[in-house]
Amino acid sequence: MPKKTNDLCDCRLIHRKSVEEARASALAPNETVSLAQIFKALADETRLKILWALEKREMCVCDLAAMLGLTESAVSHQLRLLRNLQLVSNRRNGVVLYYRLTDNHVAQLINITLEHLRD
Amino acid sequence: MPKKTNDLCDCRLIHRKSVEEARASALAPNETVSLAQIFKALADETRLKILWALEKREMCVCDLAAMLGLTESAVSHQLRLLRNLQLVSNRRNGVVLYYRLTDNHVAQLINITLEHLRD
DNA sequence: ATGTTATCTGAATATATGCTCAAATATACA
DNA sequence: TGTATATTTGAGCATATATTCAGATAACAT
Repeated sequence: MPKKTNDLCDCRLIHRKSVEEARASALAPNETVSLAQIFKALADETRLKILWALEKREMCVCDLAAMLGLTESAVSHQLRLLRNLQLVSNRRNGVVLYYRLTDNHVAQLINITLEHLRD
Repeated sequence: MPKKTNDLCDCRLIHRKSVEEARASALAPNETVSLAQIFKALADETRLKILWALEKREMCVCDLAAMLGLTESAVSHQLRLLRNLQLVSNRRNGVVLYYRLTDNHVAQLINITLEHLRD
């Protein structure tokens, strides 16, 4: 059992092969960043409530604010974040912007996680 | 079109019916909290790398640290978080603790999100 | 143009979080 | 017992982030 090797890093290392295999099959750096960004978007109660609501109907900013008991500014900030990640889209009707989910991936993710929680 | 109603909250309100329906079908508060906790766990690059590695093989703390180029302390802190959410489990062999994924939900979540990113 | 409404934006603040460091446990073995 | 190794833990710091507030845009009506 090697005490310390410096080939891969300066940490202790017990199972060299596992480490090498794990490194070889690791996520690409840009994939890791993108994945984290999407999960971060889902990692906030306000955004989850917004997404869950939009999964069933399109809604405008002030309706979402009313539903959540938050300012429209707060909701708008969150919608911008979700829009930048293309998780939600909108259509304009006069001064009113109607938001909806871009696709059904988000709903899938929430539903799988709800399943997981019921174990 | 009502200018302002105070029945639901003190915000403006354009589509009363949408707001009421959205409230009626909203996630339960404890569900929202739990969902956010799980997604927070996935919303960090280090934890994503750990989970992705453990999806294919069990690994001990110092191997994960070597793989990631982080201290064992940092990895241990993250593993505790994942353990508390029952996303990972471990088995002890002497002084060494081997970590693995508790079930396949996490891998599902990551794979669906990877799919989403390829659009 | 002017005013009104819906939404957006930037700055500021308060809280959450990831890592490091130092020290504490837990197990194995002499 | 005593020592060594693998892991855990708590405190502290630096960064990220959710909301609020004040003010700026955008579309429409008059």
